[in-house]
Amino acid sequence: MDENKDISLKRRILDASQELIVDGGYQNLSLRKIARKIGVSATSIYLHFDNKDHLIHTLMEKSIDKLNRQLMERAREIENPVSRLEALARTYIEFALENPREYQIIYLVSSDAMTRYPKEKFREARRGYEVLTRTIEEGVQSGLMEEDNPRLASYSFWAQLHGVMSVVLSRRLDNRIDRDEFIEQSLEQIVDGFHIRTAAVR
Amino acid sequence: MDENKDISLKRRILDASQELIVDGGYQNLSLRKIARKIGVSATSIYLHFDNKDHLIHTLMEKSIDKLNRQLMERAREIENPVSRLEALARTYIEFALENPREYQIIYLVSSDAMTRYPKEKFREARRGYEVLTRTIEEGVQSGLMEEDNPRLASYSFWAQLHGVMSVVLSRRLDNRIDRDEFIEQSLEQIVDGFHIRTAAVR
Amino acid sequence: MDENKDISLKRRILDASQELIVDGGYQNLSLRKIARKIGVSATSIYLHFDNKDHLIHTLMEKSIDKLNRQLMERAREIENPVSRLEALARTYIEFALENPREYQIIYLVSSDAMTRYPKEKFREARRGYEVLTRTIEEGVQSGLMEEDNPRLASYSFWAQLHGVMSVVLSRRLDNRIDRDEFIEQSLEQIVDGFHIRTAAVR
Amino acid sequence: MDENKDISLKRRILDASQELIVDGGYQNLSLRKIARKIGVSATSIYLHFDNKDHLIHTLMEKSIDKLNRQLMERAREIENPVSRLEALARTYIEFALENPREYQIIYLVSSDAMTRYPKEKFREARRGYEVLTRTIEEGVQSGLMEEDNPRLASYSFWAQLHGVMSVVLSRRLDNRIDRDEFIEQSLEQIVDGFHIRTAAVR
DNA sequence: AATGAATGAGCCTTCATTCAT
DNA sequence: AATGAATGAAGGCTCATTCAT
Repeated sequence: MDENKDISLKRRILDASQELIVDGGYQNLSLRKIARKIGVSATSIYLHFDNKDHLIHTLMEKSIDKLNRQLMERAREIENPVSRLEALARTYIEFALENPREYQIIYLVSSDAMTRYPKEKFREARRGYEVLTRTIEEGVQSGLMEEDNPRLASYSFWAQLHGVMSVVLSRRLDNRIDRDEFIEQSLEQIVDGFHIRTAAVR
Repeated sequence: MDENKDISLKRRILDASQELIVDGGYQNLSLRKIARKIGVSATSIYLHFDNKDHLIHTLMEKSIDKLNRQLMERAREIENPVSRLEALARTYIEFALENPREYQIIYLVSSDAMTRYPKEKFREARRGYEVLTRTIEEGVQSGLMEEDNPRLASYSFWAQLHGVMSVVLSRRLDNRIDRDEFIEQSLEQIVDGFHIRTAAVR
Repeated sequence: MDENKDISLKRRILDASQELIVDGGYQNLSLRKIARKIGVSATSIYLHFDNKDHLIHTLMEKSIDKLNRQLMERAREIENPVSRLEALARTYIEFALENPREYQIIYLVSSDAMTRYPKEKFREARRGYEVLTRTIEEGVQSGLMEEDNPRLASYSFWAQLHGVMSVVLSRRLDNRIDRDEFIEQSLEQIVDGFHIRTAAVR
Repeated sequence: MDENKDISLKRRILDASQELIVDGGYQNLSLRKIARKIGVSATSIYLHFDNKDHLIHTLMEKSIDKLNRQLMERAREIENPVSRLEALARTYIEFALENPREYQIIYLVSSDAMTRYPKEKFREARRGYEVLTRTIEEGVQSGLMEEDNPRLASYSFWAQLHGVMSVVLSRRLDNRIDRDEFIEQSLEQIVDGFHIRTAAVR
């Protein structure tokens, strides 16, 4: 308790929110629950956030930034576009597995919370896609990939990966299927779709 | 007569619920709104459903059945496993585009509404995967596909498709990207990942 | 208590609201206080009123109707316009003294509660003025009064009376002044202003 | 310097309060809004006012003083009691038209804010009536008016004027009636009631 | 002199549910 | 089969005020 007090209230609010969202669903999040969880009055939340939307958007923004940062760091390390593409995919997967809460919050974007997500933050959120798009563009330039529309390709790549990870994280995966094997095989298949299959059959 | 009236009310409740979800999203659904919409007392809903969960589960079941039925019908028409796989994917996509909210309801499965989704209905929901799994199995048997684990493969296939459609439906797609082109190219890529690329590069 | 239960909840809500408004001011009225006062849950109010505005508007409407009814009844009884004018003024004053709560609620109209007062009810509310206007018109026609603009005159008459009664009811009257004398003298003065002073000095 | 800054804050608080009342009405006034408006912490208000009531009472006092000052200044300029009476009425009307919200604040006196209005300030507030009473007394002495009870008469005069202006300011006036004409005619009628109508019909 | 942190009380409203009829 | 009455819980939010600094 005393230990918790040391951490800034803002951080504690965000942490509690994350926990509550992930195991109660976004629509079950309430300011009162957050307050109760961290032993603080509900009004105190308003000392750090304008309103519920602001809180949620902050949550989303932080998670998105964290993911994007990891992606950009990883991208910088690898020269070859094909390897870089795979590395990005692996980074994405690792992020989802290691930060399932943050990952799920990012995709809150699809709910009505996103309707009110500020445009300028939205643009910021797209920086992850840009790293990917640039990678594919370089792949095309160097003749290692063949894509007419790199931006479209990067969105498609991302979407497929997301589909895979969302099945994993939502525990909708048939329990006769091994999680890691599922991820690995899906990953290979998706990445493979993006580079020129130089010789005959893979 | 009386019997018809009864059936009719249940149906009207379900229809109204769906419309309400279409208009306002799942989280805006309330028993009172449903009742108001069909001009009936809120209490009347309890004559046909134990509680809100029961109603939502019924809704989910209906949507899942509808999708599964379309998939199974389509599957029956096509002999060749590779063509059938693609046809299933297209059916899935069409369903999502034509019934966006029912599609969304199906994936409520992952949210908190699903925690309480009865196990036996859950099994029923998997019938769609079975059609797919069988198709892949046949593809492997006939030498047109190469998959060690058809069940895993079918989940992966599904997951990728879902990722794509969820991006489309949640309107998270960059508006510089053409929706139909995005779908088409993603579809091809996903399907391609599942059959043996007989000659060199496609 | 049991006795109270016999009276319809709707009526009890209205009564309680009236009491609360009059001795707590309009801005202090809260649904919760009303509910507490009559020993009922706050939610129950919504069984009879759409919302707080609706409740207040109903209150206003009822009071206005009551006053208007008394005015119209009284008007019907008296032929001579000058006598009728005075009778209307007296009726107005009596109403204010006998129903101070209703009277004060009528003039809530001036606050922001009125901004949202439905137009059609507003028109209805003016019927009291019409009785007065017609009386003045008849007075002019019969040569007993002299007014260029009967409608304007009736509003002015009303306004002056209201000023007098509002001082009385709000207890702003200097306590060295006798209430009844104050009312009587003001009344005479106001009424006198409206008929032709036939001979020299009154 | 420091002293000035201090005075200035108090003044800024009062000014902001008045502006806020002008824009949103008295019931929308909140300490937080005041603080926000002048870029100061809400707590700072407590350095200059004991609490919200104290602030509002100060506001009322200021407005009342302002009105009274205008009345007294005007009164001093005019010798003839009848002319002075009319001039006072016109001053009152002008004040109401030019400072509608301050005017309204004065009549807050009747609301619940007044219950707690300190007695000694209340007495001060009556100075406006005194000017009026003295005028009527002089009118009676000089044979220009005929009133048994000048104090009562001055309250009645005031009340009638207030009734007229309150109709005007609350926008309850029928829109087929010209505001200025309404005021002018009412004014004449009220003033006329207070002086001896020397020759036959006016 | 001025502030930031914090709170308890209160606001209107919506909701799922129960119960007697 | 269907309803109206009623409720407790909860929601987001605003507010005046206190307190330590």
